[in-house]
Parts: sequence; structure tokens; C-alpha cells
Amino acid sequence: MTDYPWLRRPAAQVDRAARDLLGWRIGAHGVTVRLTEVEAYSGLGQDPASHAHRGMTGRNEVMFGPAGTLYVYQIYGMHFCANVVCGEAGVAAAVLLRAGEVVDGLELARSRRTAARQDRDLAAGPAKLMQVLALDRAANGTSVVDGNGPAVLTPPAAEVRPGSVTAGPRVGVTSAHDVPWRFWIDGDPTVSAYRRHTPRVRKVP
DNA sequence: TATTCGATCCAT
DNA sequence: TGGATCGAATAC
Repeated sequence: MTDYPWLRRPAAQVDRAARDLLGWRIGAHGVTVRLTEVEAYSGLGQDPASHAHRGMTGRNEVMFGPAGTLYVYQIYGMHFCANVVCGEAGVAAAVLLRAGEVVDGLELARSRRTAARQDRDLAAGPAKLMQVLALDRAANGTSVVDGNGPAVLTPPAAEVRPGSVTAGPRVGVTSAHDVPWRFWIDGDPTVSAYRRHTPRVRKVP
């Protein structure tokens, strides 16, 4: 029986759940990735960067479901990103899976990410991670803990020491730059590059 | 119904 | 630094 410490965290501790997830391995469609970078999002009305900040919509519905569910959304019309839902059902809280190291199915991963120059780039970003695992919108709402979904989470092979984890601002968010809810394994080469959100120019009539 | 723009990635 | 590309969210 697998123990899932992050599964038991209340929504108010979604940042702790995010740290708990570092080092865990997510496997899907023949490829396994060790998580090296994650971001926490809260929907308690105090996190304007969260998709659930303004309440439930058709897109973010599964964020309000039980912990251990995947929340998959499409972005820029061509990419998919995945969150692991955390906290009590009825309260939106989730952890975005930002980056990882391919630890199994390397050849398959390379064939799915031909743009990657080095193996460390295979899953060095939330959409790259999804591409390597061959996951898309069909995975939305499925569980990573009940064994019935396309993706499965398994515990770390080696313990991630708290001292080896660093926190910083979340990537690309349009607000709440000051909230240090991005967590990564210090010095890991697969951690994605930090990009501050650049506001888009608007036409003036 | 119309318009806006994004929790990104890649080539330039 | 800009373009791809499309649907959810929001404005009208």
C-alpha cells in the first residue's frame, strides 16, 4: 500500500504538498519522469494566479474534485499542462508539474521530443513534460493514485532532503509575482528556465 | 455573439 | 523577440 503524504495535505498547505511531490515519479505510456520542479496554486480567493481564483468554470471544474486527480488544460492553442489536485474536495488547490528527469523509457521520450537537443531538455517545462508522457486533454479528471488512469505516481527512489529544495516566484504568471510557490530540486539540470511574464502590447485605436 | 489572451515552446 | 494557434473566459 503506497503512502501519499501530499495527498493528505489540506488545501491551505498546498505549498507543502508541492514540496512533498518533488522526487516523485510520474509514469505514463511507457515513459517515467522524476519530478524536479513544481508550482503550487490555491483557489481560496487569495491567489489571483490560480485558474480557480474567480470560482468554478468549465475548465477548472476538476480542481474542485478529490486530491490525486489530474487537472489538464490546454494553453496557447497547442500545448497541454498538468496539475495534481490537492486538498479537500470542494476547495480548489493544485500543483503544476513543471519539469522532471526522464528515468525510464528514454528512447521513447526522445522520439516524442525531437526538438530536444539534450536529454536534460526532454521534460524541462510543463508542456514538454506532457509531450514526453504522451498525455493530453484525455487525461483530465483521471486519477494518478487509483491505477485506472493513464498516469501513475510512485514514491521517490531516493529521499529528497529538505535542504536541497529551493523556492522562488512562479513562472509566467500575470500576477502574484511575490508569492514564492515554485519549488525545485537545487542544482538539477532539468529545472526549466525562469521567465517572468511579459505583458502583451495592446493596440490603441 | 465577439473579442481577448494565455501557468508555453521554438526558431530567429 | 516574435510567431504559432485555439478555446475558455470575459466583455458586449
